[in-house]
Amino acid sequence: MFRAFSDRTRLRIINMLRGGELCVCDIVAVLGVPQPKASRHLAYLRKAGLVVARKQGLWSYYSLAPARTTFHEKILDCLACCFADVPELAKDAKRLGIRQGCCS
Amino acid sequence: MFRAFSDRTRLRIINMLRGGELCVCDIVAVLGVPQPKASRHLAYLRKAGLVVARKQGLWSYYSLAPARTTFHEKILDCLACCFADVPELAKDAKRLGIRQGCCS
DNA sequence: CCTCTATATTTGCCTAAACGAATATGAAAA
DNA sequence: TTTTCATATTCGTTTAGGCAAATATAGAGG
Repeated sequence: MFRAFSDRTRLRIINMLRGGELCVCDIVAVLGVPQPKASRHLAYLRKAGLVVARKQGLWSYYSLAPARTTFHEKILDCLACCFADVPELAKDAKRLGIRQGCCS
Repeated sequence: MFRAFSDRTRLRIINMLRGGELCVCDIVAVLGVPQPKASRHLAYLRKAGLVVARKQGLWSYYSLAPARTTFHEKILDCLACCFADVPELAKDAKRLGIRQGCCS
């Protein structure tokens, strides 16, 4: 689990998903990274049980997996608390707000 | 910080230090690992600001660094909560209890 | 000064995992 | 059925970081 958090891109993804479900194209656009890179990290988070995917036709939507342990729940709180102080993440949130609703 | 938590040996060290200051020889003995290995991980934790060292003559004593951010504090809580469910860590604590006081 | 003892660092090797680039998959549309 | 589009996977390379073994350092005591 800590290894899953040991990557900047993955932390950015988790932060974005705190606002609710997102489609991959939004994630790619907001992160500004190549699509395969986002896809790889999403797969990593999926295998770690931190996010869940839902396919609908051509699109894939990701959201945070519901916490299954006390630890999982507590650490998501920790992240929320620490994310508040990271400017890069605030910029992501802003970019996300502007794009909101492209794949819905 | 998450990278610092991404290693079993380092988590074991952090768990042991939750009970208070320890000298390296105790840590080496309880972990059952070669001394250089423990030393390397202690150096890693030191650079990450998670533990502090105090030298007294021939011995080095390590303890958890006081939390300097809300995040740091919260994540130590998370760890405490999650450590409770790991048998390996309970065994460490037991071994530590038996040895208690060798370098004091 | 020399040595012993506790701890730290270096070296060389190996694995995990990141990356970009290219390619595959699979559903919808033409 | 062929094409297109969104997403996923593979490949080859590079880097971070783990380990054991060997060696260095620094303080205490003879």
